[in-house]
Amino acid sequence: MTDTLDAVFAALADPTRRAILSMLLEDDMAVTDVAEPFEMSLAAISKHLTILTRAGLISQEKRGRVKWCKLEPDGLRTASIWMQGFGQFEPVNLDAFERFLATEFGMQPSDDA
Amino acid sequence: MTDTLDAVFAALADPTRRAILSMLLEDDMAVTDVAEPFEMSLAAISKHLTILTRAGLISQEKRGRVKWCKLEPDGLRTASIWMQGFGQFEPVNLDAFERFLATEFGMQPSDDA
DNA sequence: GCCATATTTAACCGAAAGGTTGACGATACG
DNA sequence: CGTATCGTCAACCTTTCGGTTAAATATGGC
Repeated sequence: MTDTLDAVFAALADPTRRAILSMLLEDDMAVTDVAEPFEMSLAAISKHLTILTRAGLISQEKRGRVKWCKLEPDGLRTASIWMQGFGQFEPVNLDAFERFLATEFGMQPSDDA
Repeated sequence: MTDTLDAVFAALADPTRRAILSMLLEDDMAVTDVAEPFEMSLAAISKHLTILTRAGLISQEKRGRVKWCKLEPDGLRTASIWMQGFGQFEPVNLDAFERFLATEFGMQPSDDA
């Protein structure tokens, strides 16, 4: 698991790789299309994709001569759980929680929190 | 903010640094004490602490000749928010949520979730 | 003032990261 | 079959990383 954390955090430490993940959030993409917006060789992007794959953050499937890249959000799970150990700082979840309260119980978020 | 994410994720990518953060979760510590359990020079640990400080994950305050290291859990916030964009996978928050429901509303967690 | 303790700095080293270019293997197309 | 496209591999380069040791810089105690 230490190895997993190493790989995931190292993968996330590079802005190009984070940008790739964000792109894949929209849709699955071919390697060439992933590379298109970057001012960098295709080979470099290919390496980044290998690193993301080994970290379990994406998967790649070859169909014909095109290799499709797919986001694997579950790859973040271990890292996220690890981070959770350091406190509650999840505004997105907080929002979801407030929405839950509003819809389920008709409560309004209080300002004194 | 890209720089922040770079620094935080890069800091977290090293197992020694993650171990240090876990130690500081217990209590604030002097540099020498942080270094004690590691089979590594004090200078190396000092460098790790600098990296953690620059990433905003810890703070260091010198009192007398001792420099105290303190965990800064908020330093994880930006990274955590970024990760949240990729889905909900927060078992700890889920637990907290269920406990909240149990104490506030007397609800029991349902099994059909 | 002197010595011990706490920590950083400097110089160095080998290995890994991130990029390049060019050749290669596999697949599709005409 | 011949050729263009998709993607990786290999070799190389430069910079950063993670560690070392030795010297330097506080600070505290006697």
